[in-house]
Amino acid sequence: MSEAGQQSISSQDLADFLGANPPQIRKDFSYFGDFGTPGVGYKVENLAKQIKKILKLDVVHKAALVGVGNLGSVVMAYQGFRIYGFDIAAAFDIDSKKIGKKVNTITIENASNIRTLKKRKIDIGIITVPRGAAQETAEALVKAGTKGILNFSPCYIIVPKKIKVITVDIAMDLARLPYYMPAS
Amino acid sequence: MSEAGQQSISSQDLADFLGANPPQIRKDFSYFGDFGTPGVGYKVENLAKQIKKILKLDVVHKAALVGVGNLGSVVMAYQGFRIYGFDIAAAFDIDSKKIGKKVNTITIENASNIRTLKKRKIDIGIITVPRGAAQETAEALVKAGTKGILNFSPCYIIVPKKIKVITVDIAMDLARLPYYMPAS
DNA sequence: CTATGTGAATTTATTCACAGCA
DNA sequence: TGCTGTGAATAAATTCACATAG
Repeated sequence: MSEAGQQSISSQDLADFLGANPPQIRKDFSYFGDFGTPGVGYKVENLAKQIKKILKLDVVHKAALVGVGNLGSVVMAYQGFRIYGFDIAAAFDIDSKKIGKKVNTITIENASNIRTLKKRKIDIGIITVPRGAAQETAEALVKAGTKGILNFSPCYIIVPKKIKVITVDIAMDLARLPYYMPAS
Repeated sequence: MSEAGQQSISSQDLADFLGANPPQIRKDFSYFGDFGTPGVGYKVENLAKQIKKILKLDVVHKAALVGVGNLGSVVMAYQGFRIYGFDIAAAFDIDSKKIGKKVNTITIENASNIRTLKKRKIDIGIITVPRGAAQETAEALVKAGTKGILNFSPCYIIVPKKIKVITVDIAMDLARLPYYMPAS
């Protein structure tokens, strides 16, 4: 909406857009402050800024990707991370045929270099390795000072409690559909 | 656990595994029936079967993928859908250079063939086209009788209310991390 | 003895209704 | 007049404690 030049939006319109209801929108925002203008609505630009601040997206985060296979390449090529302030600043693999090659201005490094992440101010890890290597990859990332992990391997990963892991399992996402689909 | 030969599991162990607590596990299951055995726990095999039934995953669902680009190819190659009873039975693209080629025993068809889905008993659509083509793709899928859509395009899609859409936006998943990460 | 299933108590979330501001 | 912000009312979810079944 900001890009489209829209100045402000009401809780009603936001609710329609998100499939919620107006009081819910207003109540939720009110927990974090008074973002709106009575009689007008919420200023799009300001609202986006406030939400980014709440979600700690107001600073740039550097991320490292481990496992430059098919999925890893797709993730690296994806530009959508930018608007949330993410910068994939490093990529690792164990395949010597890949190490040294460039993907998108990033040179693929040997996975043993993961230990240099802390020095390089990289605090987010993206795991796109085969399932069997996910746990050891996570451990290497944690050892290197990673504070958050986005895991694309379809398995649970065990890390110290203070490390946040978000696992994206597209099969599970697909598996949510049938429940809502009327019997054929 | 079933594959590992584990016979049964307690609500305590399930809670530890999922990051929940035992009464929550038991209460949730109890809404759907008495799956457990007092003094023993839940039989793994039976529990999986019951959950699949609740989530309507007890029948095979055929899915069609639209947009065989980088991401589409990764999704098609992914074997993880199988355990939830999904079968990617068709793939479509508009690029004549791709049409006719085979990916994984599936021959890529012209997107205009989407209209044949109903006849072919395919009721789930997977959208992996560029953002600009997502809405029209969704409309073609709905027109062809699709009941559920898994959308990988980073945009909201407007469809009739009876159609369930699940949008997977990996940037949004990544964006959830910083909130949980301690300030550096 | 062990671990489930479940009413009751508690906590949390949502909805409502409306005072008040632009 | 239009829409926010918010206490109060309602609804929902979670936790607890324990009777009960294997």
